Amino acid sequence: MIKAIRGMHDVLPTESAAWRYIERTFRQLMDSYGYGEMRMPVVEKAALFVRTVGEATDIVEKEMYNFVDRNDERLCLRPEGTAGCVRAGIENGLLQRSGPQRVWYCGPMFRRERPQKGRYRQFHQFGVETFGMAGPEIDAELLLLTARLWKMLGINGLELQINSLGTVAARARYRQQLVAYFNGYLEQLDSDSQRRLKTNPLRILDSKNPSMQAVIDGAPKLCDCLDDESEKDFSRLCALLDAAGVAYSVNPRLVRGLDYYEKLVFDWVGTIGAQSTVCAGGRYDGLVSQLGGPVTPAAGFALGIERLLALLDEEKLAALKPVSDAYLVLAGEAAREHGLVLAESVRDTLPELRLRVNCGDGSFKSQLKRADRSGASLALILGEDELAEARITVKYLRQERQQQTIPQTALTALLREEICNHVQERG
RNA sequence: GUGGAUGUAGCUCAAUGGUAGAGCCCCGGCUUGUGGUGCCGGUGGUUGUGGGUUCGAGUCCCAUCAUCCACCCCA
Repeated sequence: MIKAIRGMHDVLPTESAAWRYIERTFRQLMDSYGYGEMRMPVVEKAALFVRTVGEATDIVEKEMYNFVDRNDERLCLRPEGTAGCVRAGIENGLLQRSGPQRVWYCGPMFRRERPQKGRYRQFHQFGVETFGMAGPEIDAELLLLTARLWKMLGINGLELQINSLGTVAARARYRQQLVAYFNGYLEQLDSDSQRRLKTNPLRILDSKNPSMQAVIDGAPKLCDCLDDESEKDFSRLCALLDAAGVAYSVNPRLVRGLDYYEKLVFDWVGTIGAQSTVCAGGRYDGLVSQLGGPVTPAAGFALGIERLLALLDEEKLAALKPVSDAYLVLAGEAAREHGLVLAESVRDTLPELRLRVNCGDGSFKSQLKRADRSGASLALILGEDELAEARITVKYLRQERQQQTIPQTALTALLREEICNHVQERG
């Protein structure tokens, strides 16, 4: 039997209800802040990510799904959304003299990692990118809207960590200091960190190895090397967050795996298996020009939808299971035929009604059982008796109430009264 | 990519190296046309896959695939 590719998963009808709920919430949130939706291709030129994410990063070095197209172009499945979003913005003229842009997107990303909880080879991100706004106000807006998102979804217990990496120049200076420092303690570094010293020395700072903590604690601090502008923006951002009542902690060791970040970076952390980051982002003022666009300040973040789902309250998820409103029970061949026709006319007038028709075999008893399990509040019964008189029986499955047999012509009015008038918004 | 645990019915799990089982789900009956609780019966398995050891393997060995965990990495 052919099975799904490792690390790639099917979303079943019971689970997709939660996905729809989350996606609906994203749309609501983004609408309320005035962000527009972008939809980018899943396949891009590999060079796009090599140049932006960074040649020496794990994502590019060993996790990308690369392939050569029939015309010998080197393509890949996108490992993240920001680079493609910037490429699309430049290519479509969104970043040429058109003022600030606020956009979002949602879709699958691909990284060939070893799967575990909260980490899959095809995973899904909700991403937000802003262009043309330099100040810390837009950074604060991004953090405020994520905080609002947690509130909308009923997620508690995420912690906001922020840090400033400084400008590219400041970070390069710091990197030199750091390499010099760690080179003096080479024998105390574990093998991972010795490797990182050459590839991404800032990463050594968030090593989980307890035996390295002493060396790390003695390392020069990034915040001591910050340029004036980064420092000023960072403290301004802190003041904005304070004013808005968003709690955060400054984590001087918070760094990024993607090369394009500078100045502000942030993480919303929780616990999903061994993974902690749910949502992460920052500022990437150099990326647009690096990809051939005009010099454009930019900031954004991405959020892992699978990780977000893992944080959703079980009770809340259970309440999202798809249910029908009414289930049409059909006894006898004539009723089966007439039932389909009747259901169509009901849907003509009540499109928001969720009506499931029993199709195929099933005893009367088992049809009622299916009606019950469908979650329907009403069973509509059409048998030989009803058919002969052009009537239909309505049985209340969720209330102590006598069933009634009414003319079929009165059915839509009854359904509108009993169900449609009480239906709130639903996904 | 490294180390470890696990893999039996649709689901959750049993089964000293000796005839593969239970609960839930599904179908039918008790009730000629009345669900949710009860009772009875039934369908459903190349024991992840491929080799090997053995008279005999779900069980032991090897490989492989997948899931989970810790690294690594990251959303």
